[in-house]
Amino acid sequence: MLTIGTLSKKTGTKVQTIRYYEQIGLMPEPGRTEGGQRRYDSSQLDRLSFIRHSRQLGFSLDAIRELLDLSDHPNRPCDEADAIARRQLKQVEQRMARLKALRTELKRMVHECSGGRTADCRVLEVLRDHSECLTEHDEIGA
Amino acid sequence: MLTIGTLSKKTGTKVQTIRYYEQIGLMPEPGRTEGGQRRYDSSQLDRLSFIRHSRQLGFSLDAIRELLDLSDHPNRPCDEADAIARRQLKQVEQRMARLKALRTELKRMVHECSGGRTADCRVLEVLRDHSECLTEHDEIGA
DNA sequence: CTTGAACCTTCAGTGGCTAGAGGATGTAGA
DNA sequence: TCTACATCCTCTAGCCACTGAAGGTTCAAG
Repeated sequence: MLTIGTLSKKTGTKVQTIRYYEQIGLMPEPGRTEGGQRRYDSSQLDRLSFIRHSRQLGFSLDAIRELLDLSDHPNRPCDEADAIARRQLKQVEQRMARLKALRTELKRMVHECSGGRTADCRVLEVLRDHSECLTEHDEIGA
Repeated sequence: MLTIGTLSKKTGTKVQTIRYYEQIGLMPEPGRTEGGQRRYDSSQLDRLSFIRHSRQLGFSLDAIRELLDLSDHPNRPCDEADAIARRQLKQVEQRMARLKALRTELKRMVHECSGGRTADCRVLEVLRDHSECLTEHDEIGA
């Protein structure tokens, strides 16, 4: 029987986050001691590890909910899990493309700044006038 | 004199977002009509364009506040603006590196899934067991 | 039996918006 | 001048995925 603190250490998840996952129904309600403290077993540890690992790979909690559900039904076809992962991959690739454009622009800004007064600062100049940008970039909401 | 809607269209910023920027002190309080509607001039349009462009380049509102402040003082040395941009560039590079690791892992997962039952799904298997990952990845909080 | 680390609940806050309710204003056409 | 209606106003609440703190209780070691 594991305390929430032990689970926290084993998975690198903050205690509050574990309670939060329980609150939103991602983790099941665990057993309790007489005094009301949570006690977990190893299946719950596995589940939390799955969640954490998925989060590290950038899956949303909603996607993780679906993945967990699929994981709980071993006889269903796995197309869906596959689709979720593909979707995630696509998102990652889109974000990378955007970041690449940003990097180009930022590099150029920094490179061109010669260190005088703010009045002549290329960084600020570029920010003032989008038309100075060579690439399209649209980071907002990424 | 521009209405908030015109400003919205010209900068691609939602009306509510403009009001939000005013509320947090990023945009100045504009003049008002007798009836209480906001009216902007071209300097405010410039300021909003600056903000939007900076957001597109991924700067936080706090960073933008600093940049705007620097922009308002043309005689100060521009080291600070430079430093802010460099910091942002560094962040972008770090995020790219993380995303690259994620992409590798996701690609491998998707590639190895042969489309059977969820019980044998490589996607789910990898999520279950971090030790199957070849690269370090730590997307959370990125 | 005492100490104190770890646990409990509840509430509020983060960033950067976004949505909706319910009502007021401004402007173009009849 | 009247009317229609697009646009404006304020205010409140919600999104995601947590994180922190207040104030109190429980558990295990010594």
